[in-house]
Amino acid sequence: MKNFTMQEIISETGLTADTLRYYEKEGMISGIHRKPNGHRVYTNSDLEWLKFAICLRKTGMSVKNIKEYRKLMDEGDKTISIRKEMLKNQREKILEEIEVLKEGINRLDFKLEYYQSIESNL
Amino acid sequence: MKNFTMQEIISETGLTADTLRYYEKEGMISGIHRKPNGHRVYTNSDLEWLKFAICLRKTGMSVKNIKEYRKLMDEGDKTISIRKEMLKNQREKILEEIEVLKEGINRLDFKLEYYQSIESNL
DNA sequence: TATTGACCTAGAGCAGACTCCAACCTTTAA
DNA sequence: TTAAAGGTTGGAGTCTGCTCTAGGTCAATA
Repeated sequence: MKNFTMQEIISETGLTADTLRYYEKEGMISGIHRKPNGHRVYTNSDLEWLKFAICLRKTGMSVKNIKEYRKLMDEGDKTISIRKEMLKNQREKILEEIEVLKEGINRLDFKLEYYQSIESNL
Repeated sequence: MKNFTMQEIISETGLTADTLRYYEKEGMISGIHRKPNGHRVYTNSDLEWLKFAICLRKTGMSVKNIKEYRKLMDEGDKTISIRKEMLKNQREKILEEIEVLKEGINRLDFKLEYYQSIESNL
């Protein structure tokens, strides 16, 4: 199992060192090992989790919620059904958000057509 | 042309009075008339603009940007091409955001299937 | 040996978008 | 005439999610 340095995680994820440490401080990431000199050592599964967490952030889940989900993961299989609920919930929210965005596109298209018609008449 | 009170605008838009005043203070809404007692009076076109502005907010445009767009509107037809650019730009951003969300859905579905397979084996 | 580079910590600061507060003013209804 | 309803203002406070600063450690290189 490969280990990763801060730099490697930064280039793998696109996060900054500050954000990475912030996420850890907030409990969104946990159980990161250290070298004797105190530097963080990320494992493969840390990276996998991070990527998933980033995906959740991008879909609008709050840091607090992701931390909650992570905590449940750490509690083992008995929390699977709760976690499933959380993800289903998030899935619904994303679908709703997509609808809002599509509605936005429609409105913009309408406006853009209107502008088009004005410009053709100048 | 019908006029609207604060209450009516609140129920038409779903915004709070505070948010409405905040938007005005920030310049996202402008030219709102007043009754002799100082109360705001919103016109039909104020309401129309508000609804459009809210739509822009929902698709992620910042208050600052919407204010900028509004300012251009107030400057008349000569700014139409800039406004068109702004809207096209926003349209692109929304499409990108939709892609991110769809990608998120896919990941969630994958995770959910995994949980499903675990639960079937208990 | 001195400096550079990659980290570390605690804690302060910041931007954005509200949200709340205190004090005040009218108009209407009891 | 007093109270309630429906506003007004300026400014402070809150929450989220970073982002930055200052000062320090350690290992490797010039």
